[in-house]
Amino acid sequence: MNHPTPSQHILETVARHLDGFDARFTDGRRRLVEHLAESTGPRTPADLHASLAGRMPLSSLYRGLAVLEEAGVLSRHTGADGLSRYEIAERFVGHHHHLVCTACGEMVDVALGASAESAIGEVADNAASAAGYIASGHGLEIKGLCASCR
Amino acid sequence: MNHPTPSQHILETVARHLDGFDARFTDGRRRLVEHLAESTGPRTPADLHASLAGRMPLSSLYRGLAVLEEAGVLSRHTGADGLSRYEIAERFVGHHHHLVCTACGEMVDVALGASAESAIGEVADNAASAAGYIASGHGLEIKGLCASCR
DNA sequence: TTCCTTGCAAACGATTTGCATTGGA
DNA sequence: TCCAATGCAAATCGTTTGCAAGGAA
Repeated sequence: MNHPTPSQHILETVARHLDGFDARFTDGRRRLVEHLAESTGPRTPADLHASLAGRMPLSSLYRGLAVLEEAGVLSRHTGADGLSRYEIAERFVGHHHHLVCTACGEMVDVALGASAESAIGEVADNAASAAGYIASGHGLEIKGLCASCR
Repeated sequence: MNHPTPSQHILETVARHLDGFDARFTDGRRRLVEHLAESTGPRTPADLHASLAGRMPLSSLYRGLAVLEEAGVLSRHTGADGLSRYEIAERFVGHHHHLVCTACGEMVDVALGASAESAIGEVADNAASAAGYIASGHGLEIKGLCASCR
């Protein structure tokens, strides 16, 4: 009885999810998802390129990320440094927020307790409709200095 | 008895603030601050350039924004579209959050009630220290469709 | 065979920078 | 006079795209 690691489980779920799209789960794309599944937070294309030891050209990497984002597998954030950062979409890993280091730009995932979460969700929805927006989600970005930068 | 408009008040406060820096509050920079003070949310350099009817070269505009940011007059955000957006720093206009249209990228300011705000602040601080971060601030980004995009 | 994917190189676009000139204190 | 600010053009750099070759169904 082999218990799948969390990242194996994500890989399988993602593979199933991709069946509904005319996008293949190629080796390259699998490696991207694998790296992101093992990451503690969103990663830049450059990060991923380095992790892959340059075995994937940047253009393929960017294209793979774009396809996976379009398919709803990944979500993209843009940091204060202007760089894109990708992570596994919340549908696969659950709702969470981010801690952002104002010095190095690193982002790490943070999950909040259920009560705090529902309070924030309600506040967000109310603020949105008060302004004539149709709310579709929210994200709390907590800024600070990470352990290595402080 | 001339009551100053809110934006006039900001201009004066900013002018005083800039005295402590070796940065001049030139006409161009004043125009930038003026436009941002009258805006309902963060604006891109291109926005501002258009508002100024092209009377300021992009390089001067970017440099002005950079100087004002360094002096703590403006703060910069980066939208999902990868564009920079500037706004008057919270020290001048108070703490607030943003509503972001997922279609057109527009950002508008949102202030929350005091109780919601203190709850979020506490949650943010706790999450930060639990992760070994020294919290310095937070921002809630509420995503949705704006009135013109829905 | 069909169509998605890949890799390389070239193109893009927002932002930055070098440099000579201008202007305020 | 001194040093910051400006304007123009050229350079950067993350990201995107055209196109021909490769590969899975």
